[in-house]
Amino acid sequence: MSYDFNTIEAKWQAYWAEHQTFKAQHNSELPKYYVLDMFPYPSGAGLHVGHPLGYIASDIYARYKRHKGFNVLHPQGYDSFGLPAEQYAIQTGQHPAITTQENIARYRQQLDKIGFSFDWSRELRTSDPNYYKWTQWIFIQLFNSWYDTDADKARAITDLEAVFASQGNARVQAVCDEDVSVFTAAEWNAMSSKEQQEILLQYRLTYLAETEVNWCPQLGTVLANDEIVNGVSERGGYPVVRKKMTQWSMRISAYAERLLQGLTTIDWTDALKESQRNWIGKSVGAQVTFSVKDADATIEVFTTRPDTIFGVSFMTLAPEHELVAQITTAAQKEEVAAYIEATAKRSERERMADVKTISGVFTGAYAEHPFTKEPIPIWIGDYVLAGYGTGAVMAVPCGDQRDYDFAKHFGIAIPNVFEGVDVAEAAFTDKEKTVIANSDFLNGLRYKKAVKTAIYELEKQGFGKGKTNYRLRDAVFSRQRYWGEPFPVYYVEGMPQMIDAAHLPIELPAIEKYLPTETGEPPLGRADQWAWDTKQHKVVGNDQIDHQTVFPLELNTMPGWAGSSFYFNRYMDPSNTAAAFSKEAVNYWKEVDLYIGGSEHATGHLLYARFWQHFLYDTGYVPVPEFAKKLINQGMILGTSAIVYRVSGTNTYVSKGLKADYEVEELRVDVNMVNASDELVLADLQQWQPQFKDAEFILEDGKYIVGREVEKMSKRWFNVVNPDGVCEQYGADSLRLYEMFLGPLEQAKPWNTAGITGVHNFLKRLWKLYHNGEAFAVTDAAPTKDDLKTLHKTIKKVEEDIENFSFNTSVSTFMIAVNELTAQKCTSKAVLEPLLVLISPYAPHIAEELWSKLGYTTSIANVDFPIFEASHLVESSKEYPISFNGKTKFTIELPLDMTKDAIEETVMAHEKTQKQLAGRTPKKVIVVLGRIINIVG
RNA sequence: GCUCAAGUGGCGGAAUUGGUAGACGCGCUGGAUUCAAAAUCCAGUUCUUUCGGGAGUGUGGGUUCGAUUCCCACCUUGAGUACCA
Repeated sequence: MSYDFNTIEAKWQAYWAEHQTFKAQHNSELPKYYVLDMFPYPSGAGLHVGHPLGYIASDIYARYKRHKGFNVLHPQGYDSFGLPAEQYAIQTGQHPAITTQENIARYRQQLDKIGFSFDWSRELRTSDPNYYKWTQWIFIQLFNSWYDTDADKARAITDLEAVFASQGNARVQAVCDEDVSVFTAAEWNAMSSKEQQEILLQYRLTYLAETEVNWCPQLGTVLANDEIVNGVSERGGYPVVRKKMTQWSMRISAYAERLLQGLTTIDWTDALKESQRNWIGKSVGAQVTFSVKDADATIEVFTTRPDTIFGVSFMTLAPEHELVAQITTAAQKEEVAAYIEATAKRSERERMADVKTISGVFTGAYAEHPFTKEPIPIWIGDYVLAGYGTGAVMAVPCGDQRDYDFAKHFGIAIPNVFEGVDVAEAAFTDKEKTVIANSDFLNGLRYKKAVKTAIYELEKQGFGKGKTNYRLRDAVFSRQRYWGEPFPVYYVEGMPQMIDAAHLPIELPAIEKYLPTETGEPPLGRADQWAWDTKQHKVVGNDQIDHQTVFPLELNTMPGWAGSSFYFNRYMDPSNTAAAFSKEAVNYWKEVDLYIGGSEHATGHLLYARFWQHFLYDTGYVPVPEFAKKLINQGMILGTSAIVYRVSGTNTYVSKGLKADYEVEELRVDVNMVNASDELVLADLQQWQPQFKDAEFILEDGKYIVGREVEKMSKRWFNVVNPDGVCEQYGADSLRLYEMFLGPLEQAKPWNTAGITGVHNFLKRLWKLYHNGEAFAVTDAAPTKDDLKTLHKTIKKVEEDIENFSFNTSVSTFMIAVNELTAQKCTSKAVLEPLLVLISPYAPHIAEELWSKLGYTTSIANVDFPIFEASHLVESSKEYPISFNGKTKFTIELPLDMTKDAIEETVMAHEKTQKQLAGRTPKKVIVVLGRIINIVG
């Protein structure tokens, strides 16, 4: 009976579905383990072989943990709101829900063929109203919260209102808008409701504010910072401009410090933690106030080097700084205006590309040094960014290279405040070696002490204070899109009101066209039924809006990351209709133990999800502040494109080895027409595209050899390999093994279908090991010593490999084991049965089939992992290589239980050793852990 | 520029509390089987060699009896970030 993988795989996939083999138990005595993949966005193109890589790895781990006696939660779902379905809707008029539904069906079909152990009973979709009901609910919780800096956590907004009513806001320590005005309890109580709402909005964790946003005219929406790459949109590559709009924002900046600190408690890769740290961008220093001479104005600057404050010789403002117009003197007005105009014209991209050109202009105004009272010229320059810190810097040319270059360029003085350092050529930036000089009370102090002293003096004299700055900006949460979560928000007198959670979900209304309205409103502006009736608590027609009981609803929708920021918690209790998830469920499952996904989400999804989790932790809805204990980024699988060479101006194609003799153009052709030795099957090529039908070919050794190029898998390079085809031809088990065998999980690596024959042959040999011709041939014969040795070293290695996520090396281990057992003619059940359990996480279908042939009627999935017994590996003696001066000469066989001295004595007395030494006395004999012996003569 | 990761045969890659480098697979070469092919099986495959050996894990140093592994400097590649005061 041959290895009929298609039949076997279909059979067991049906079995697992029918018996719900992988359904996670709610009430279990077993310890829990939660393995999660980043859920996919179901695109129209379907899966290629790169997509399942992470899923296969997590599946192996999930199946392994099940063998190890854990109650495993391994769910899957779809991040199904998003731009592509909407773009498709704009083009075709088809409702995105239909497109999404079709894409999901295709994804599911493809996923099912690979034999994953997902608990599909917990499937969720972010675009399902039963799911986004809870996305809306969390939004309301955020709206009803503020961040108390004293308690260092989020608190209910009602607490804040109570404080305002009894003592005003002067003593409230909160993360809020910068320009909140101070008021007393009496003033608060005298305010109108609308005035109070306006103030509260400045404290809420999600708030409405006029912000400068990244507007993409082509996509008709705003984008978050992480959705922009090199100044153009990540999706589509369209230009992005700055624009002021009223938008919902998330006060993620409140959590900057906790998001930074939390990184130390989780087992994520250093690279990923590093990019989150960069993104949060903490810098510690001081805020210093400079007063402007002859003007009623002060300039706030942020500096990380308050120790160098006596080295200030000028100040620089960003061209966009609000004081520029006010302080510029009449004489300089024209020049300044020209400069501002010139910088505004330069796109973000140009400014980024051109970092070397020094430009700036003097305003004519002077500030006063807080300590020396000397005048300091105020310049503007585009190297100062309006968006960071205060948009102004105190320039210390001796201690900062950019300030130094600026000063040199414009002939500004460079006073030196460092002891024993020459600043004639460049700034001195080494903090460790800093000793301050020429600085009054800071003289002779080292960096750390000087910073402290400077801040102390600034605070004492009222010119500044110690301050920590973060680069992390609040996240814009509105999108001018249709296919996203609607906000549970309606407006009364222009102020946002939350719909009571009891009436959620607020479902997307039907609209005719998925484009912005003629007046530039978002697509929801086209809906006829988009008003909220506060009496009936339901969505009603816009014609009923009376601003008494019926009000207009929010027209924006939520961004793509909303639904993915808490889905891992929802999987714990996916069908709960009374809550996002029950206390009981989150207290049992707690957090994701292993999360696998791409590193491209480092500063997007993975940061926002941590933010929401910290917030939910503050409010007591979840028991842990970090949602994923361990995270692994799987590397991308790249395509190996095939290239043919067309002789210029002809329809003749020359084989790779001969192309040097011709002038050629490179053309990519479908990789599926090329065999393992890079030979192109010409008959297939002529079928593929009409232009090749009567093409001529210049062959080498009768073959057409293609060129190869490793690049991203993409339709346009014709290098996409589809998993369905691989499953059909070689089977899902071969696909799974091969994806793991390609190389380390976290590395990017090229796909080459040719190599799959190696693992496929292994599966055939595995099948043969359990059969003798047609008959199943496992016996009750006692295992030999060698068989047991093979089994136990395999158990040890595979267990170590899985624990270390080195799935590639255990495939090799299986191959060695099967080769050895075949050579040893092993038929013993005592060895072949546990071997199946080892292999089953990797190749579950063949393992189940052989398992059932052993006579078992239940799935192998719940069988215990075999126990490693070291005694099977112990030998009585070992061959030791003997080296002289580091060069191995011969080996000696010695018993294992010899002491170090006995080994030395035996080796020295050995005939060959004597010959080598030839009467000389060795300087040293080295015995290391009874392993290697070296004799230095 | 800064931060991080990595450089091993024709290719993907093994091997690190320092101990016989190149496991395993692909490809290639030869053989068996076959009318033939596919499939399968067996043997070989780092380079070099005058067949004794010699060289060899990006380059140059260092520590060590011994270094792919540890340390220093440099080169290259990839990823992230980018005038962050």
